[in-house]
Amino acid sequence: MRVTIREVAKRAGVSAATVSRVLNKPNLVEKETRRRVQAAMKELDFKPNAIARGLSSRQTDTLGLIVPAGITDFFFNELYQGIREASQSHNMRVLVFDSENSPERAMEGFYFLGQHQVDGIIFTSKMITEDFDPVIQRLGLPVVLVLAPNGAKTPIPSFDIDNVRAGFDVVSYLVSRGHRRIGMIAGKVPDTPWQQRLQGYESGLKHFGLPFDSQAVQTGEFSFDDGYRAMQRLLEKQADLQLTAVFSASDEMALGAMRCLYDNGLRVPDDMSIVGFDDVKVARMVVPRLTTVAQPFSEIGAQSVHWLMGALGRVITPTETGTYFLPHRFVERESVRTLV
Amino acid sequence: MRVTIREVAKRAGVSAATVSRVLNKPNLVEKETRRRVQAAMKELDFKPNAIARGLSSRQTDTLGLIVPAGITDFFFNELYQGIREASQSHNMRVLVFDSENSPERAMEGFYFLGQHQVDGIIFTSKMITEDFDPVIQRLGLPVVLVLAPNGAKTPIPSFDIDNVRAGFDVVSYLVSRGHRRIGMIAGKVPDTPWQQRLQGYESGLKHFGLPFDSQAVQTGEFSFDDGYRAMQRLLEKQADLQLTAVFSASDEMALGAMRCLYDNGLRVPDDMSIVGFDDVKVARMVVPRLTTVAQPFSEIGAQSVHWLMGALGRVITPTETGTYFLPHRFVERESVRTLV
DNA sequence: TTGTATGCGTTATCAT
DNA sequence: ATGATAACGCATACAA
Repeated sequence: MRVTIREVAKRAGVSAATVSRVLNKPNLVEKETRRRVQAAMKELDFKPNAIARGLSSRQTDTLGLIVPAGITDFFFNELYQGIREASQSHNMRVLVFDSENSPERAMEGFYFLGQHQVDGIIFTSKMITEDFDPVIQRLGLPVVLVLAPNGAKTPIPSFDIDNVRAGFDVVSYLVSRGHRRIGMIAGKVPDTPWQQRLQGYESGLKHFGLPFDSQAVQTGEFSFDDGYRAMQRLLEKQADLQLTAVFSASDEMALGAMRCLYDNGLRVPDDMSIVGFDDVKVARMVVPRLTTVAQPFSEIGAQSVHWLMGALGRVITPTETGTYFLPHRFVERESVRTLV
Repeated sequence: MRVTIREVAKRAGVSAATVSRVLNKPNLVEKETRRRVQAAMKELDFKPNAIARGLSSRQTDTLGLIVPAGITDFFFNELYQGIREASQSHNMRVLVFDSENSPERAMEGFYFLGQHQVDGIIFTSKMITEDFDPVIQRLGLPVVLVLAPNGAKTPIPSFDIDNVRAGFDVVSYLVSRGHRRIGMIAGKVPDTPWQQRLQGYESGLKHFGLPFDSQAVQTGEFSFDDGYRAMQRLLEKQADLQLTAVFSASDEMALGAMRCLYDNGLRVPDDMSIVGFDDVKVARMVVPRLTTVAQPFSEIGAQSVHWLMGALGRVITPTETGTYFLPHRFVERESVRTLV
């Protein structure tokens, strides 16, 4: 059917092993022989079978990526791009598995990727719990966490930003612009980045001597609609709250909040300032452009892939576990008003 | 290392072949034997090696997907999701290849996916030319085109919407809302969906007895910034043009156009009506919500995958080549004003 | 430097 | 219904 290594060998008058060598360790074969083999490959339009190669060498040059719910999701999108590029620069493929926001599916993901003999796994989802320990152990593959804290006992490196710090920074910025009544749209689930940002928000208030009002914090899951509803609730208490700014734990929720304000006849930033989080692609496309915190997606992608390559011994790197904090960046645009 | 079919066989007191059978053709093996084997598999936590399986059976249950430039791109995103879901429902994996907008890379894509022994290929990019013929022929794999016309000579089915018709529909809608001076932001490259939409726009004008003014058509590639600039050019000629509505060949460009209007102190839809194309996720998140043409992404994904499954003989379907037109849908939102 | 032989984990063919 | 045995296409230890 398709041309194999053997036919190339015959054509070049050498053994299959030699052909394999010019493919993998070209310098082990004499110049002239190599040339002949390469010529034969070209003539026959030979393309090595990646599957056979994977079976034989037990390495597929493929990284598995477990995402929580569709790389279509606003933000995993950007992250995926970062990981893809980093992988490509290391000559690696990436195989995506969508856990559909279910821990069980996420677990299946490990099995699935294991079956497909990926060389390493990047897990990026809201949470990884102790339940995953046995699965990961048995797999025996290097795993890194991305944008998620390690809730398992297995020591796994984690690449993330300092969410607490980021939350603090947002408050700090807002205060520097004269805001003193600041609300927040956070996430429900404990132990998530959203909660950490909330934590940073609280410590920010404290640091600047501002009162914390639990009414001023509304939660949502992540979506546009959640953001809308959270803002709606904030608005209902606005008589007491007197908010001048709201910090949303995600850009998508921020967009929902902005829409809600619009529907209530309020203008951003004139009547209410908004700060988002993520710096997704559309953040700069909306009116007003969204002031937000940029996550270093490509940097995170690069680092996590690089760590994996280190663990696989394909690159020299210290492969320590623990959390690697990468710097976030505050992006000032148009959605925050400076108060007198 | 990892547990293989042989160890399961030993444990169950049968041959490896039998284990393979309960995996693939369970009804060919006696109930009791099957039970024993399954028990053994469970006890040993056996997971079949997909790579070995692929090598032996010459089918990987994987579909290759060639995208033009990052599924991060606004719109391929939605399409990818459609294809992913359809694939999943057929128990297929999908391997993505990013051609980075280069025909050469796209060609490499076929080789790459071939090397990885995918069972079929979905090509979705701006263009497929005659240059691809030999490559596709040699691969010997079923290929379908998605959202792209077939410019090659090899008969390949294509799943698309009727872009000409869609362009016509937009004009028709605008006219029904009282607009008579309608501009367009189209695509540069000939033989693309963008050009077809332009064609529909022209025939729409003609049909309703409206004059066509080449000044009223500005081109861009696809991006937000392109849309912005195109609108800028339109505005410069607005004294002559007197446009009341602009049809953009993509939502992303429409967003750029809206921003441009905003920067020029114009309001949508009060001062200018805008219609986009694609119905990307953010179309309903911006202010005003974007009126647009929805492409049936999941339907397209489903159909193209289903065709492939037919070609692979895994499902009974007539596998004819030619273009399959799927219905687009006009989505009326807030960006078009009704004129008196 | 090159060739021979064997293995990777599974499926498929042919017996029994 | 089940078992031996030979592929699948390539990589690699070992020998030469």
